[in-house]
Amino acid sequence: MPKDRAPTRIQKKNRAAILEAALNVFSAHGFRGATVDQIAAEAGLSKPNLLYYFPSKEAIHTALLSGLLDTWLAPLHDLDENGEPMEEILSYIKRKLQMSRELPRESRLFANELVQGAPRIHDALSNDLKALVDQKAAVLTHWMDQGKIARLHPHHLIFSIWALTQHYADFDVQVRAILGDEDPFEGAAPFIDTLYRKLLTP
Amino acid sequence: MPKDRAPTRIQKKNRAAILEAALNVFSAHGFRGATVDQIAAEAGLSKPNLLYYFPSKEAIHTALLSGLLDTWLAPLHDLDENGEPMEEILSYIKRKLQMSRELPRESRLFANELVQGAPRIHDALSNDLKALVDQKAAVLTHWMDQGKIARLHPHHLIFSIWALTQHYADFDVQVRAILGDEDPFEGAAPFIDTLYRKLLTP
DNA sequence: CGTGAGTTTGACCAGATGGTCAAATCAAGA
DNA sequence: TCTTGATTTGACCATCTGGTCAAACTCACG
Repeated sequence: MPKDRAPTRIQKKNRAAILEAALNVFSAHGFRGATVDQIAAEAGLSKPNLLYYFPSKEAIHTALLSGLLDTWLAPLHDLDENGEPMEEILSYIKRKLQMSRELPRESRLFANELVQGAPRIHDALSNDLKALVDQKAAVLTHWMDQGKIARLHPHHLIFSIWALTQHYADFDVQVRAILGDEDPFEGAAPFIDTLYRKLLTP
Repeated sequence: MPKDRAPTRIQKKNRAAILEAALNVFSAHGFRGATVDQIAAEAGLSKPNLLYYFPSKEAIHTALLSGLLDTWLAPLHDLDENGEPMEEILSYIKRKLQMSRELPRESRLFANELVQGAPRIHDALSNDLKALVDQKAAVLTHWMDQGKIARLHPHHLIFSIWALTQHYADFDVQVRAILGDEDPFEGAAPFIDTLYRKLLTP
């Protein structure tokens, strides 16, 4: 294990390669289904070499998840209470859908973890995530009080956005199996936009 | 392996116990994360005894999935083109949400499989499922042509219903971590109902 | 160019896991 | 009750997998 000095050029390169490979493998097979050998091979390292940079499989997984959680929640974090309500929400939705298109591995990484009861990130959910969602729910409620958007259960409104947008990344195979050649996001973007315009108009 | 005569009393009982246990274990840990020992223990059998009824872990999983696929798709199958459009759709949604509440294990079983690329049911998706969805999409389009419901992309309308309802089963931990004591379905049912009333009204 | 820290690897280990098998036990009909 | 097929099990095996370790190699820098 490298000392805790400033990371060398090689350390930076290899750590990045490992996390990139781990994202591929964990998102495609889940924690249990992923093997250290697989990750090492995909990162272009031998298994002992990989374990020189991370002490265990679990450590790689944890590093990945906590490193990506901020990225994942950034769009919600950026929802601005001083912005124009309908515009803010629609642009949040647009960003979330874009993330499903551009970062499907990240989406599936979290989906894998959540579907199996989130054994490794349960704390982050009930603390950080809950706090963020509660705060943004308050913003939504405020907008509803002002009559700027229709009155709805704010938490379920957020859940609905997550469900609708992440569905296209998490269940990509199913969506594509049904749509055939048609690009999923081509149709999804206007559909979801229309849906929330109708739903949120007071 | 039992001969292919009529199943004995014991065979019926044990097969059922195995599938029930397998549903628990596979839905909670995914295919790779589940172990035969775990399933056997939960079914009250020894591992060799379990393998007397099913030739392999894979065979149990396949039997489960194909046995449950019909159950899972029954609500969509029952969508009646001769019924009153808005009523039919809202009752389909209600049934789907009820299934998320009452059969969360089944939902997560499929979610686990789909999120990992559906390696074991890809054929069923592109054949049976696609056919069913295309057929029902045609029904929806017909209703739109008649002006009975708002014009929308029928496939994405169906996806949205799946996403919104199954979210509550698949990502149960996350939903509960955020809602705290509040019953998820208590709020979800009216929210989703309102959403589709607004969306579908022409 | 020498040296010490940083990096890489082949060989290895222990435990978990899917699966087999022959022998033992049980159940039900004649 | 006796027989025969159904059921159950303990012991066992091969493979996979996460992880270790000492030795070898490479790199940066004085």
